[in-house]
Amino acid sequence: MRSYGEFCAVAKALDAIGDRWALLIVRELMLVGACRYTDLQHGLPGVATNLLADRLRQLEKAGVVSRELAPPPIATTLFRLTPRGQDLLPVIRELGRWGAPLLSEAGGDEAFRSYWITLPLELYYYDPTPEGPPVTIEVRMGDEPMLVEAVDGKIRVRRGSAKDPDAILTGPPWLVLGLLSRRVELQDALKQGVDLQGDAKVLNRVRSTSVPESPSARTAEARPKVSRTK
Amino acid sequence: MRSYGEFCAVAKALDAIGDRWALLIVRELMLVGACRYTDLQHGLPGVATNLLADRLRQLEKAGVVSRELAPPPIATTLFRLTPRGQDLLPVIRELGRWGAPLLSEAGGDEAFRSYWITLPLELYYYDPTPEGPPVTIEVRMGDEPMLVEAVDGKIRVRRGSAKDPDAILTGPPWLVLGLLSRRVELQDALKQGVDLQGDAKVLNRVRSTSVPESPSARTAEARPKVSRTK
DNA sequence: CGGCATCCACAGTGATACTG
DNA sequence: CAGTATCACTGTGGATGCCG
Repeated sequence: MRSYGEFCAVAKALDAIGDRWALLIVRELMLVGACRYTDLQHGLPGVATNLLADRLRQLEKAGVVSRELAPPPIATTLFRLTPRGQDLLPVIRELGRWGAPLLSEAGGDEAFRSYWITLPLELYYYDPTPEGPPVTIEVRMGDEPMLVEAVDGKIRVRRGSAKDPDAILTGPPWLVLGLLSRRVELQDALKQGVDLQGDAKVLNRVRSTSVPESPSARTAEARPKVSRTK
Repeated sequence: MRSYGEFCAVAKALDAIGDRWALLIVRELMLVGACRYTDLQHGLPGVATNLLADRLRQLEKAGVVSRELAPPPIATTLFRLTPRGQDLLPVIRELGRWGAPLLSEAGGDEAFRSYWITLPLELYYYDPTPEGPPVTIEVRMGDEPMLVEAVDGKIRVRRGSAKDPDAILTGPPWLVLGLLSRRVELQDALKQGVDLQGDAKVLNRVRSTSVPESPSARTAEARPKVSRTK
C-alpha cells in the first residue's frame, strides 16, 4: 500500500500494518503461535494465496513477522511474530474490544474457528472466585472442541477436550459468547439452541471485565475527548 | 471494502474502520473536534475528495461519525465523532504507541501538522512535578505555534501562542519530539537545528510514560503471549 | 503436500476537473 | 464549501500451475 506520507505515529503504524489482512495475520500468529503457510490459510478463510505471500513478506520487512526453516523432522517454513510483532497485542486487544459489540447478532454464514474465542476470553474475562477449585468447561461450537478453565482468578483457553469436564457447552458461537458475556440469559440460550450438560453453576466462574453493549444502545451523552478547548 | 466475513471481533472492527483513511479521519476528528469537510482535507494531505466523501458516508453508516448542519451564522456541514466513535480512542492510542518508534528518523518530506503532537503529548506524557507552578512552552515546528502546558501533573496542548511563555522551542518536528521524549539530548538537538529560548529547566516538566525505543533496538527475548500451551 | 508465482476480471484508489 | 464525475491506475480475489 502507498504510504500516507505523514509524520504521525498513527499514520506510520498504518503504513506498516494497515493493509488488508495484515492485522488478521498478526491475530492468527498471536493465537496459534508459530504457523505454517497452510495453517495461516486455514485461519484466514478467503485470503488469496498471492496476497498472503505478499503480506508475509511485507510484515517480515516491517520487522513484525519472522520466517524460520524448521529442522528436519518438520522440514517446513514456520512463521512467527517477532517481539516487535508481539507488541501489537494492545492494538489487537483494543480493536477487539471495540469490535466485540458487533458480534451480538447471529453471524449465520460467517467463517468461524473455535480457537478465536481465546482472544476475548483471555483478554477481557476473569474468574471472579479465585479461591474456588479449578473448573473446566468444554465448549463445542463447530469445528473443534475447546477447553475453558477458570483457575486462580484467570481464564485459560486450550484446544482439545477433557475426559471429565465440569460442564459441556454446545451451540453456535454467537450464543455461547452471548451466554458467557451475560448478554443472553441461560434460559433464553437454551431455548435458542444451546445445550448445557453438567453443572450450570460453573458459568459463574467466567466474568467479563467490560460488558460490551450493543452499539446502538449507547447514549449520546458527553464523553472524554483527547483535546481541544474549542 | 469487502467484509472479511469472519465471526471475530477484530475482523468486525476492521470491517468497520479498516479502510484506508478511515482511522486517520477518526484521528482528525478526535484532535480537532467538529470539522468542516475542508478542515478534514487540510488535516489529511493527499486524500482524494471522492474518497473522503465515501469514507465519511461509510463511517456515518457505521455509527462512528455524525453529520450536522450548523445553524445560520456558520451555515455549513459539521462532522464530529459519535460516542461510539470516541470509543476508538484506545485503538488510536495503542496504534500511536506502537507507531511512535517509527518517528525516530528525520521525516524530511513528510506532511506534518503541528496539532498532531497533541496526541502523543496528552496520551503518553505527564508532568513529573505536579506541585510545581504551571509552566507554558511555546513550540514552533512549522505551520502554526502550539502551547504545551504542564499543570497539576498533566500535559495540556493548545493551539496558539503565549504572550510570555517560560520557553520557546523552535525546530523540525522529529527533533522537537526527540527532545521531549529524551531520545535526543538537548546539546545534540541544539547542534542539529533546534532553538531554545527561555528557561531550559522547564523541559523537565515534560516526561514520557513509555519511552519509545527505536524498533531495531529491541532484543529477541521471550515476551508474553496471549495463549497457546503449544 | 507446502509455498508460492502467474494470470485475469474487477473493485478500490488517486489526480484532476467540474458543479450547486 | 461540499461535494460529484471522470478516468488512469493499482490492489484484490479467484483460479490455476509450478516446483521441491
